[in-house]
Amino acid sequence: MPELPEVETTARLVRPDLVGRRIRGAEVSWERTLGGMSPAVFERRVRGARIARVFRRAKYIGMALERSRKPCGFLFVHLRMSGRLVVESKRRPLEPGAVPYVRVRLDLDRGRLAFIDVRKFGRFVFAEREDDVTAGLGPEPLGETFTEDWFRKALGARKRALKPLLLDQSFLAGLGNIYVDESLHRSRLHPLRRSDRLDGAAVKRLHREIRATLREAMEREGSSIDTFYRTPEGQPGQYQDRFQVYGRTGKPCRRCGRAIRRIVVGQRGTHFCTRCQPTPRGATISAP
DNA sequence: CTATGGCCCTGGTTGC
DNA sequence: TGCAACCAGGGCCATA
Repeated sequence: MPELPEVETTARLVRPDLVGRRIRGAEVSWERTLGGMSPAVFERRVRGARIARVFRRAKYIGMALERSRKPCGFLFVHLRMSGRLVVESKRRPLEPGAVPYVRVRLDLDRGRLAFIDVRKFGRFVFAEREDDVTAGLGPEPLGETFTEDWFRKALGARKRALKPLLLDQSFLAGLGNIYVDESLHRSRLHPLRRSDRLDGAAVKRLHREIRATLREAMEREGSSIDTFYRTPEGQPGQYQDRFQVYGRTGKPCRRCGRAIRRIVVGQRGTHFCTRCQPTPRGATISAP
């Protein structure tokens, strides 16, 4: 499912085709994708605007818009479960199988931007100000403000299990189910360990492994499971072959050989090694 | 503050 | 073989 590495890959690959383009119009075939704005208002806001910049923040792909060189708002795309962003052109038409799932399409002065989303959870929203969307987000795990020092204090200030805390975008922005499980395994920390009960060495490992996991996944253009997630060029990512725990229930831990276990934590499938990530005292494990 | 559970969606998988 | 039930999952919301 698209998390930081997949979203970053998407932003990087669409950027050259989008920066500098003028939006000629918009078609919306699933209204809820706009997050509450009517298609008419949406179109009025974006038509005629120029895409000045394409960036990523957390799991959002952002586009800064301008009119006559003056800022006039932002587009924010959230892929959620099954969203994809593709730039179509005469040379590279959309694959026919994706056509029924196009929810929003922007006509550009060169090509078209299609937002494809089978499960309709994704969002393609217009925002007046960047903050309207990003204000409540925690720091970027690969950014300068995410220091080991900050992390130690932030973890200590909360009393939550690591798994739901790391999934909380207001705490740290960009991780999802896959990379939390992978980072915890690499840090040898159980998903139910409480954030305020980590020693300095554990915090150091977690900080380091979150960043290493995300970097390595980005180098491989993210992870693809089943038919989910393709790059804008239609290619699957390559990091799924490197998973240590995610989706490996019952298979041997690549570090110690013990079978990977799956539990449910906060409604989320959670994968870990019972030997490498020992159960903390007092933790209750619910059935799979 | 933290935890829990429902909701939104659909294609794929499982069960009978 | 056919079909219904079930499941995954990110973010948001209501409730305890």
